[in-house]
Amino acid sequence: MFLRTTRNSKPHINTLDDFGIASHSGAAVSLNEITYRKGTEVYGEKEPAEYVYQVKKGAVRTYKLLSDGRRQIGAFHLVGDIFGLADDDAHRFTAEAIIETTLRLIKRQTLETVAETNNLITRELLSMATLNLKHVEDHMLLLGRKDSVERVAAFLVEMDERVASQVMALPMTRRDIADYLGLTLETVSRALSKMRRAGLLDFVGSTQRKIIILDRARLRAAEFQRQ
Amino acid sequence: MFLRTTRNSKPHINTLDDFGIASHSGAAVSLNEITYRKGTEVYGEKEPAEYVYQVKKGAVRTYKLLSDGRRQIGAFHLVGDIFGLADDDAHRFTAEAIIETTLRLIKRQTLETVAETNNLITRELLSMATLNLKHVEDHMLLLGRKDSVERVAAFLVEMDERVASQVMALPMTRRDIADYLGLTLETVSRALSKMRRAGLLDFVGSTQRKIIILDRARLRAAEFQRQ
DNA sequence: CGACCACTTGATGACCGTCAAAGAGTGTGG
DNA sequence: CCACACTCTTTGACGGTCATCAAGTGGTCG
Repeated sequence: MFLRTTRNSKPHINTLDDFGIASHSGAAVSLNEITYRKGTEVYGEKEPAEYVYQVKKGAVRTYKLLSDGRRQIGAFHLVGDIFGLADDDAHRFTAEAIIETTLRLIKRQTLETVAETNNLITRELLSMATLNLKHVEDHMLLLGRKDSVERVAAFLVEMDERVASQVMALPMTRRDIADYLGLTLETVSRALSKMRRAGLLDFVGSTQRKIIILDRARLRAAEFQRQ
Repeated sequence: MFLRTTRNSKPHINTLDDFGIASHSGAAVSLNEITYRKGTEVYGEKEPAEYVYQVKKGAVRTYKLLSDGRRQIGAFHLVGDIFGLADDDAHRFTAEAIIETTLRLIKRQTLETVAETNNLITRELLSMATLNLKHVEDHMLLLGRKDSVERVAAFLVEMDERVASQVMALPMTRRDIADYLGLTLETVSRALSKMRRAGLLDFVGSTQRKIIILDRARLRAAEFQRQ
């Protein structure tokens, strides 16, 4: 999991040939799609990893829980992203649909059988795992050493790069963002308000969760506020 | 980097055949060793990744810096660990010898040439990257959601598993531990004192940085304090 | 339209960071 | 070998950032 392949990704990695592995091996690969309603679980932590997933529509959050309910979201998976891949045997996160979400499935078994003999596929998997690693490593710096405004700014920059449209319609709630950034939802809200007052962004329209970035340069600067 | 292969690792992964890749490919692999003095840099972030390293003696820290000096240590590499591997092109961390350290080097170029044709090696690299990923993912939960005592307990449990001797002689300073855990050195010191008063551990002998775990069960419980 | 959920904003407090001082350990040079 | 300098560590006092608790507004959907 943690595959964030839309970000700075080479197209062929982003799609893993759109799961068209059959073309390489000649094996019959069953392509399935499942639609999940808002809030439903795709798989749970420690469950055997039977499938790999690609988001066709919607958005997914993957997270770990502590026994008292504290939650750390590891990644958001948007349209095009592949996740559940780096989990060898058992899943290391729980995955949930944030909104109504359609996923493409591929049997892990199939993928592994192909990878056993096909070095190109194995290298592609390695490349995806490395990309994955980069994101988590950067996120570690954020969680360990950045203050609340820097964290929220980093989140916005990341989302801005990924959705790449004038107005960001974020699927996730303030609580999701907070659990991604290691904050509380109130702190996220305050940071957003602060940035709005500073003219970095604005909330758009009648609907919630629509944000427009007004000043990308200053937003990026806010990610590394303290000089 | 971030290769923490001594922990729960299968021996063949830990050593990658002790870098004896020549035996697979028949290629001439130059094996070099370099010794670094305490505090010296092995490589810097964003430098081209020319080599992969294995710790033969000593200990290494890998970290990222923010412009104002805030530091996040990603991993400590102890004897046997391989690091600098997941950095494709450029290193994503800076690596420094914590104490006098001897490293084995292998040219990345050689490794990649072998991996291009040898699927077994590629799979091994993938396996190491995945192991790597697991550690970072767990660390993300720690940095995002655990309090100071839980963090220090987690650190001690991790080190206890890796050094596996009665008395832990830690190579790193309180500041290193703090920068690994996203805390300050004072907070680390207070957490250790608190655990000592609670009878979980003790400081040993005249020399600093020697810790003995008195109650592993309660130490593990402290890692998930709040129930 | 009403119930519910998401969000914002304020008040308060706790945890941890900062600043400071002193003790302990280490290394070096006379 | 001891003295001195330096680093590392501990502990205390204080303050700030963010978590917690709470209330009210706004949006969504049956």
